[in-house]
Amino acid sequence: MTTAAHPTEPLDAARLYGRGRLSAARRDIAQALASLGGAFTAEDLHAAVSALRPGIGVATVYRAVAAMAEANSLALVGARDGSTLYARCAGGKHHHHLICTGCGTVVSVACPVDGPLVRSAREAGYTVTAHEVTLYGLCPTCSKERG
Amino acid sequence: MTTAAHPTEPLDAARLYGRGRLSAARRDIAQALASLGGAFTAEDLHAAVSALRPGIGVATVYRAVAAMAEANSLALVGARDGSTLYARCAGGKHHHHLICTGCGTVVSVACPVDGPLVRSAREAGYTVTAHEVTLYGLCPTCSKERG
DNA sequence: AACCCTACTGAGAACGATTATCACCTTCAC
DNA sequence: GTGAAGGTGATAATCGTTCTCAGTAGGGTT
Repeated sequence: MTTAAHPTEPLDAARLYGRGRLSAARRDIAQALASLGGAFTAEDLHAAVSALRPGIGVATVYRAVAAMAEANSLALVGARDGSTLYARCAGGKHHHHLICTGCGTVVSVACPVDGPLVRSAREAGYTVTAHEVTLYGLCPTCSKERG
Repeated sequence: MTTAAHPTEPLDAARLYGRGRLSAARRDIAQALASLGGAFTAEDLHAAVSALRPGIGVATVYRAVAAMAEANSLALVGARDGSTLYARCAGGKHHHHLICTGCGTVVSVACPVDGPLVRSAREAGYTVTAHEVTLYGLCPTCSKERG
C-alpha cells in the first residue's frame, strides 16, 4: 500500500524544536499545534495559539515554525493562496504528502520519483538532486460526502 | 526514456497569449521570452524585456505572464527565493519538469504519479484530484562541469 | 479611412506574507 | 545564583505580486 495515515505521535515539545530552548510560548505553540488537524499556515497556527496565549506575536510563531521545520518536526507541504502550508511530519523514511482539500488532513504517500524516474534521468545524463511532490485530493470521509 | 528535451517550438506571438490582443509590448515580451533559456521569474523576464523596451512596467509583464499561463504557453515550474518560476511549455501531454540548478534549463519528464500511486491511493479510499511534481538537478553539461 | 469598444499600458499605491530590528525577558548550563 | 545565549513582542521593513486609474492603441466594423 502506498498511502498511510500520517504519523502523529504524541507531541514531545522538548524535541519539537530540536536543540532550541523550550519557552512557555513554545509550549503553548506545541499544544496549539496538536489541536490543528492537518495542513496549516503560520497564520492558522498563530490564531490557534492566540486562544491559549493572547497577544503572542506573529514573529514568535514564525520563528517557532522555522525551528520545528529545521528540527524535522514539521514539513512544508505546499502553498495555499500565497501562504506556505506546513504539517506535522516526524521525518523518518523519505515520503511525500497527500493533502485533503476538504478537511486539510495530511497522509503520507510513498515517493514515486525515487527509482525508475531517477534512473532513466541518470541514463539520459541528468543528475536529480532534489524533488518536490505534493498530491491534493479527498480523504475517504470527504470523498463520500462529495459523492 | 523518461526525460525529453523540453519543447521549444518557434514562438508564435499571436498564440502565446491565447485570445488576448497582441500589442507592441507583448510582441517584445515574446521576443525577450525567446531569449531566455529555461526557467525564469517575472523579474527575469522584465529585465530581459527592458532591454528591448525601456520603461515597460512590471505590471505589464506580470499580466502578460498571466495571459500566457492562462493560454497554456507557460507553465509554473516551481519557486526560487520566494519568486515564482515559469518556463515555456506547450502543454500537450501531461508531464512535469526537471530544472537544472546550474543553468536553468528545463526538460520534460513523464508523470510518476499517474498510475500505481493514484491507483493505490484510490484503493485506500482517497481521491487524488491534483498533484505537483518538480525535479531539480543538473543537465548533462552541468553534470560534467561539476564532476 | 474613420470610428468605437475594449483590452492593454505605465505609474504608483496597495497588499499580504514573511523577515529584520531592537530593547527587554527567560532559560539553563555552570 | 549568575551570565551568556537564545526567545519574545512590537513594529518597521522587505519584497513579490496585484490593484487602481487615467490614458493609449488594437482591430473589428462601418
